[in-house]
Amino acid sequence: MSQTTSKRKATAAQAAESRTGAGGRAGGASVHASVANEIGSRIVRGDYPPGSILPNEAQWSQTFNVSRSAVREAIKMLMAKSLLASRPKVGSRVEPRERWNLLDRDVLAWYATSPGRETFMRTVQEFRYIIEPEATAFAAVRRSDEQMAEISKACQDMGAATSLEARTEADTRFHLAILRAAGNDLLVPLGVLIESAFDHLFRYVTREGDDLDHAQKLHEAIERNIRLRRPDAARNAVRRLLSNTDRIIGANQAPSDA
Amino acid sequence: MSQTTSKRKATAAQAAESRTGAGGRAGGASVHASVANEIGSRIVRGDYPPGSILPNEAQWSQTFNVSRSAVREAIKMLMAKSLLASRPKVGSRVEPRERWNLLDRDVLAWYATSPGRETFMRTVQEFRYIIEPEATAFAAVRRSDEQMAEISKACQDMGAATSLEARTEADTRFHLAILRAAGNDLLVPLGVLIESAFDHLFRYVTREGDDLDHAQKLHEAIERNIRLRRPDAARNAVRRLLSNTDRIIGANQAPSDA
DNA sequence: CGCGGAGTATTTGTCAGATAATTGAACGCC
DNA sequence: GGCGTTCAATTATCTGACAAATACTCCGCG
Repeated sequence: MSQTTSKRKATAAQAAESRTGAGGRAGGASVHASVANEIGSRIVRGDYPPGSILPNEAQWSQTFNVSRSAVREAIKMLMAKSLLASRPKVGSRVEPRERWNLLDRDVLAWYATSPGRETFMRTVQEFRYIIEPEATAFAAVRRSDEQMAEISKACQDMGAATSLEARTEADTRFHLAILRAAGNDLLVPLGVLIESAFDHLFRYVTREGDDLDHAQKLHEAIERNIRLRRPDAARNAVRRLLSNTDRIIGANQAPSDA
Repeated sequence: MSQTTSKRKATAAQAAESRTGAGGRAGGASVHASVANEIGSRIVRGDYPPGSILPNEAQWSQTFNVSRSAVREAIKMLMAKSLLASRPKVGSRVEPRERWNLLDRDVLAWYATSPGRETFMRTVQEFRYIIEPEATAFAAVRRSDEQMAEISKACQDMGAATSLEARTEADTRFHLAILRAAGNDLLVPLGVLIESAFDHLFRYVTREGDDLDHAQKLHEAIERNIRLRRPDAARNAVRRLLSNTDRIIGANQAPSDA
């Protein structure tokens, strides 16, 4: 009965098809990883709203043409992220959103590719406004010389970057280095937010040469204030940078898709 | 192996016994969950430092007297939390600390039961100082009436609480309600930090009647400033509360072990 | 008609064993 | 000495079976 696999299952079958079938790219992801990716993506996208019951393991197994073990491992990964909880006889139920671990790399990636990602990115940006000023103030006090060197290097690389990718990469590195230099281990995992924000926002923030110059100056002000160990000035500099970013995003946010 | 038959009968009991370690709670938990607990706990505790290789799946399987599938599901859960990464032939390698998802409920719990939890709790407390003032300021601006009701209710419950447990519960509820009222979805998952802090710190912070009264007044000041929609005053009130908490913890932190 | 309790069916949980895929390392060839 | 090949260890995947938990049904009883 499983012989006639209905391949119309569209996006779902892609992952499975790419391994079993002849056509797809065989590169990279393991089976359980791609299954977890697909299911997690669907949950975050809203295909299965919180409180609803997912198809059972056997059904997923058929849908993706993979063994039940692979499905189970994928589900266990999603359970570890608190996206769902399983119980015998009832199945896997999607957990309420407030239990999801939004700071998880994968969940964040799924959010970033789901509808409503514009709203989510604004949330991320606002969140940066909450943590980055204070974190930078801490960095201005507690940074080591090595950490300062990383920050300065990233800042220089930003200025010297010739491509948009290189500049974004250095920008990310700059902010991550500051988080690390703040000396609070709990801040470091929040770096994934910044990475996500830059990965999915970098198309908006530049193009204009003037904006780019101004942003560079703001970054340099932050670097300088951390270097001179001025926490208050550093905090304010970060605030200026963030509201500048917000302004540019706000101006360019009209085109919903490039 | 003729012992397979006898092992089969003893499986459940022995497994439960072997898993009843420091971090692995055996009561009621499923096998893969308790295995994940035990391994995760050991990793966070430092038994397997970042970069080192864990025993292979077969060895874990023997250690806990569980099937390899159960071990694999446990490992997949730890992979989902970025505590480790597996590759064929090499095994499961512990990821560097900066990749761990410290805001995960389980990871946090493992930290809270590991040596060095004193240090970690100070980190948590400092992190609260970074986010809660700003979050409360947002709450003062954006709260709905329902959210305000939750906050006020929790504040009242704190004052009316007769037991330490009840007071801690209301206290937690108070701070979580504020995070929710701030209107930024990314703040909500940080609530686990507050829960963790209170769960593992409530033994220090009270006892003294004077401190308790003072803390209550500080909480009421926060409630009032959110109610009256005064973000700046609310922010300052939170800072006062946090430094008061720090003061009390600092005074009582002499007994390094309960 | 309401209700409790036994039974049933469904789903996840756990186990065992086999085979494939991956890859670091040793080995031999040129 | 450099380089491709073989080898071995480990995870990855699949299959099939059975156990455990539990929501649901249904039947008997008050």
